[in-house]
Amino acid sequence: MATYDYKKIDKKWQKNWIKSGVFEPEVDRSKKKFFITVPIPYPSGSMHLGHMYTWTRADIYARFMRMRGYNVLFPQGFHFTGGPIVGMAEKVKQKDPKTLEAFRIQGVSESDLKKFADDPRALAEYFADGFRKDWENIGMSIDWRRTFITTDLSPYFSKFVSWQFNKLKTLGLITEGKHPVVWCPKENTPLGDHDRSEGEGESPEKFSIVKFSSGKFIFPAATLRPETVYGATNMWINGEGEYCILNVDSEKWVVSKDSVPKLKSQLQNVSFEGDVKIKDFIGKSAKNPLNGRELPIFSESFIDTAIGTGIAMSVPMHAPMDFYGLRKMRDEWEKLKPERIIDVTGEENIVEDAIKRFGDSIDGLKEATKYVYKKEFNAGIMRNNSAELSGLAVKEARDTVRDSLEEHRAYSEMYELTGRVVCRDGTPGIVKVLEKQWFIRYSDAEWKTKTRRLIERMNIFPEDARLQLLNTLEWLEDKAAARKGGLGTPLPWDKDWIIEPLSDSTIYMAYYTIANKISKIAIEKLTDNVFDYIFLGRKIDGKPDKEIEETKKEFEYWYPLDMRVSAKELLQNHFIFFLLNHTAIFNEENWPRGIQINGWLTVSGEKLSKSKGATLTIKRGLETYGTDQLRILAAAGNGMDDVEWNPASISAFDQRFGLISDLIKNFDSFTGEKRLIDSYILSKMNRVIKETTENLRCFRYGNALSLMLFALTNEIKLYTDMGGNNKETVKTILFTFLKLNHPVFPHITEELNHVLGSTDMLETSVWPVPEESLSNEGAENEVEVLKATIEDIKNIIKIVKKSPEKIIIGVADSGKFEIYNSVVKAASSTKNIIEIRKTLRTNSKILDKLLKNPNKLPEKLLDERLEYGVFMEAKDYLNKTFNCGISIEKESKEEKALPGKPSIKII
RNA sequence: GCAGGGGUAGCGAAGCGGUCAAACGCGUAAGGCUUAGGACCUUAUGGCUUAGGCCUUCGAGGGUUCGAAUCCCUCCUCCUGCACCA
Repeated sequence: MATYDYKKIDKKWQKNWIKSGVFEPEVDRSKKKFFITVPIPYPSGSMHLGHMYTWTRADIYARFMRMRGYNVLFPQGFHFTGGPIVGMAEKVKQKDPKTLEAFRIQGVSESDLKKFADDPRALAEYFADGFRKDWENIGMSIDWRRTFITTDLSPYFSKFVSWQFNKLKTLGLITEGKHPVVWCPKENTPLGDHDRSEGEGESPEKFSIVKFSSGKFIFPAATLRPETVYGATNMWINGEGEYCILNVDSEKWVVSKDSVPKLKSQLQNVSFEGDVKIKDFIGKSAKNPLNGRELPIFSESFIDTAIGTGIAMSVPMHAPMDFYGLRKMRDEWEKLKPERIIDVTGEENIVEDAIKRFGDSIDGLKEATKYVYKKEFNAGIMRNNSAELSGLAVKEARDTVRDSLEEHRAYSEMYELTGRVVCRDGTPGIVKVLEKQWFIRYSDAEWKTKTRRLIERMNIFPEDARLQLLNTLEWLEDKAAARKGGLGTPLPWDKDWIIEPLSDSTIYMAYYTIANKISKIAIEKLTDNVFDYIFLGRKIDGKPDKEIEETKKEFEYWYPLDMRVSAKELLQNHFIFFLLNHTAIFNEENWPRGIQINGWLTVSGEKLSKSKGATLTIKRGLETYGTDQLRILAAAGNGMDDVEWNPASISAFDQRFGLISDLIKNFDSFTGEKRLIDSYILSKMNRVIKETTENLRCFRYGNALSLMLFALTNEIKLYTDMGGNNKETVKTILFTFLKLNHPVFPHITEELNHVLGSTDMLETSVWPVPEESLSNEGAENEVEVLKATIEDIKNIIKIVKKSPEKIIIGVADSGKFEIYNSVVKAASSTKNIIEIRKTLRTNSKILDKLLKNPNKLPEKLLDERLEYGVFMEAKDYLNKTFNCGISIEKESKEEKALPGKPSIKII
């Protein structure tokens, strides 16, 4: 497009903005401030259009707020914390071909690769640098003076994080404990989803262990349903399997050999004692710890020695496999007399019915088991034969029985994976219980309540996200906050541990406010007490230095954070931690005020990830398109919807801006007077301003775009088509158009504004305000009538299949308008035709027509004089459109004309 | 499994109790313009209909209502998160 030589225009205005200093705001108490951030990026690769999507959404808002008179701060740092950067550098060192290839695609030179191999920091810095360059090339309105990196590579930031953790600890929100993780026994590391070649999404699942004693031995039955213990009739082992004796806390446990590595990694004080011939136990018995019942031990082939302990308790009336197994042993069944202990309304023989339904193959029994478990867990009530559990819902009974078993010292726990997990190196994963882990106590009820209060009052866009945050808070548990490897800040009281990335990135937004001042404070002076003074307004020891006072001023002006913008995948992790940490640490007036959650930029329906995005980098994008052309994508989405990368939609940009620049080119040719159509378009414009502003305010960019870009240009076109020709009107419309579109398309609008003769930049101009005096509903309604009439004429011509010689349009007379408008008024309160008739108390053919269909009652007030005027004004336009004579009459003879629906006669 | 959000024309989507055959955009087709292509302009894009009309649709099935894409229930299906991972 000739009008958008983006290579030139982008650079030109980026320079001008920087020169003006608008991106580097200073503390100014006379101006309202607005502080907006996007989560800190992890620089392990090049930034792609997906990143641009989210950042652009924030940038649009920053520019929008700037024009609305706010002092806007939009800073950006880099997150070096975590494992992957180190891991990738290690892979470069080992010359892993896949990693090298990926970097080369992104344009990394051989000499840089060498640096990466020597120092992970070089890798992070390389990409952080690239990120910043990309962002400068697309004119992001970021204050780069406040950039920083995390981890102890940045001592000031590290001090800040140490302060945060000391604070949490003082508040009693840090605890030490154990934690189950999926583990690779070969590499001796936790197996995250990305480290797995199989079993993504599988997690540890807690099994209860009920200890049944048999002489000097313990038979530890692993079960997901400890509440069924009162219904147990017997024990199962697999007579063909290998078993052994394990010494657990001085008890002799009989367990399958398969379970030994698991139990060793999960329980304390476990040692191997020796093999055992399991067959010897068949026919013996073990004692139910709660009711003392002796349960016979049977062998059953479906007992899988690889699951749990290889020992199971049998509850035939509530477990299809147990039912099936014991039913085969007729005599035993009679002797043991299994009883139901759980009631589910409408289910008399739930297990038997389930087996009938799913079949008695292994798979069928498994399906039946799933069905019964789910049904009974959600709807089951314990019957009165379950001692202290009687009458409880199954959900409650599960916790109660654990307590009872604990009391009888008959309870333990183990974890089992929910499915098979295999490490990238081929080793099957196991569950390991990590001891002495440091946790942040996100489960704390009081803390949650406080945070809930915040979520309830915050500005959240879209609104759906609020409920999701509240629900996440409900189930949130303690989070392990430190680990042994990777980059980061050491835990201040236990330096062996590094604070983990999701935990050191919860309140750093506060650090932006002071990032450009804090380095002036001598690092040794930066104590927790100083941070308390700066961030919390606490008393400081001695008289604070000037540097400290200045730092404090920055924080006090810019905080709290007004808006945080991010994609939806961070909603249930980062965002919730961010909110919790703020409510714990900061004074209430400094809690965050707003968040925006967006969807993703997708390619053929798939999210752009670092690997998939390699070909859609910002750099590549800019080879073909201008910044503003790419920015239209960021404006395409509303709420959490994903937006598909579709270069074709960029043509819409070209088309609309082409139209506007043509208009500017022909600006001098507008010489006419103001007419009805002028009132119409100014009224429409007024409406567009109002609605666009509201949509932008709520991050509904898609809606804003369809108004300010599409609807407005359509109206402009209608205006000129209809012979609109007034310079003042056109000028007003053009400037409004450019201002409204500036936040989304800053470069091109700035250029066109310049071409139009403005000497001021849009970036520093004032956002348009709707003027009530311009709104003219009558004119809008009547132009709608005109449009509808044109449609009708076309329709008729199509049906008649002849080109008209003359078209006579008859506008209804004033009497009809009176009746019509009284119907409109009446219909605004009821849709009931009989009611409307009653209130009108007149009779006429017109009324009969208007009240024919309750779904098609008239709603808009109309004006006879305006209607006639609009049609008279449009005569030339109609003449051109239909290429025939046009006659506008008041009231046709046939009396067919209705207000808002003139009669049409085609000759 | 738990929590949340979706399923509307060829596609992206708007509508969230009554002017919905469905805005807006993309795509497609025909015509115009052009040496040609692109861009641009016009028109069409569920079906029927020789006068502005009618009929049928909103994942599937049921219900509430004078009236449902919109509210309720059941089912199918897709997306997101579920933590030591950034």
